[in-house]
Amino acid sequence: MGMGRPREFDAETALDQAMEVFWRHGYEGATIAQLTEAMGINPPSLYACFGNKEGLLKAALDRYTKLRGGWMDEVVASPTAREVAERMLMGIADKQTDPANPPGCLLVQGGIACGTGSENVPFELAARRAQNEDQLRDRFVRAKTEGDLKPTSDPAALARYVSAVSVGMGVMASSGADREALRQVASVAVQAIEAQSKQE
Amino acid sequence: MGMGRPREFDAETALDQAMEVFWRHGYEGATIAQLTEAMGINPPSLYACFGNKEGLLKAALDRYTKLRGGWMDEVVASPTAREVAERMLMGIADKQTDPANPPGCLLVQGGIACGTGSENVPFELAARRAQNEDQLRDRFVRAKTEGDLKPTSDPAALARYVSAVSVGMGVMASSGADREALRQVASVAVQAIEAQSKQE
DNA sequence: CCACATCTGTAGTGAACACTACAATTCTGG
DNA sequence: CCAGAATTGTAGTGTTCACTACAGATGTGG
Repeated sequence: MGMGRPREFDAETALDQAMEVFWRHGYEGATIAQLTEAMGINPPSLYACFGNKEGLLKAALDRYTKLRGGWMDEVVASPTAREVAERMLMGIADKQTDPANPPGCLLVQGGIACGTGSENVPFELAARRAQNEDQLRDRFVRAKTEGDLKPTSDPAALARYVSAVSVGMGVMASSGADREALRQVASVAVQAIEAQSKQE
Repeated sequence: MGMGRPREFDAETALDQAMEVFWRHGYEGATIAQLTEAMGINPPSLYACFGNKEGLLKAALDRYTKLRGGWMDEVVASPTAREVAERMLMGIADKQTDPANPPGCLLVQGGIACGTGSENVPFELAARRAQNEDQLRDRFVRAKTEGDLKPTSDPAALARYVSAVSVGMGVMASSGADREALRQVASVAVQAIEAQSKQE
């Protein structure tokens, strides 16, 4: 019994194209026609490979977080909480205005509010953002035990704060803010973390 | 020559209902059927009064900013830049988790990314957010001339920062963050403004 | 009370949407 | 070389969408 006709497209390459469409138009704003055209395939290939539109989004999100995972690991490897925040926010300012990608962040652009029938898309995106926040929180917990952050600091609150600034910067990037403007925001934002750091 | 049959619904009351639907589902996620049902009218009445779906959104945005305008005036009337930031962000934490409204902010929930044909909806929302940012910037410019902010401070950057935090908090609220979580974010965020303030 | 202007509800319109039936094609295993 | 399995392109499917034609209803000005 044979194994069937082999797929003629590369799934990861196709996902990169789909990712960009979702990034630019959001989940609801992206149509199957746009997606298939960008991916260079026909609808039946899309559905055979990813199940449905939401399955395609999840696969694109997996790829997105995988591509950014290494960078996040670098960020939290910085020696102090202040440097973690600075590398994170400055890096985001650069990434979200990188002309190689649509502006902003897929985890925000993908869809904050959705219509009936797609209610779990915003949940899915929020869950992925929460993963980054958890990673930051764990790092700040460590910074507190190392005496890098004040004993009165709340690592979870600080992580939530950095996450909120990141999201806000993403929205600004998508509405036209340039790199310098975002860097200024990042620069100000870091000062709140600095205020929570012990002075040497 | 007569003046025609009078309208049987109140436009502002109907707008309040439409506002809530857009707030909860976003521009693209909100359907005419949902809107007309919430407004208690039929489609022809909607189109006669507001032109089309986008016209209805703009009218709802006008009403939204009008309702919040008074509050923003109060905020910028605070005596110092630090208090402006604190009242603004703490107020937003409360408003965005007010059970009387959908969570988050209409200017964000309305639509960050949209599909082909609705490209100017995100622009429209961004323009309204920019108005708030301008109001904050003007206030921080004054704070700088009054010696309330350091001479090295950049009022535009500070206003952009506060605006970014507000947006980020809105996204968090819409994905389930509770009031206390947002207040903690606001509390941390204010410390960056405090770092830009002259100490007495 | 009549001509006219505007609103209201019913019932649709064409277009765009996510998704799929189907037959032809291309591979593997024996 | 053949049977079976999986993919591919074409050409749709039914549904939902924003929007509207139309006829009846309800008001005003003369």
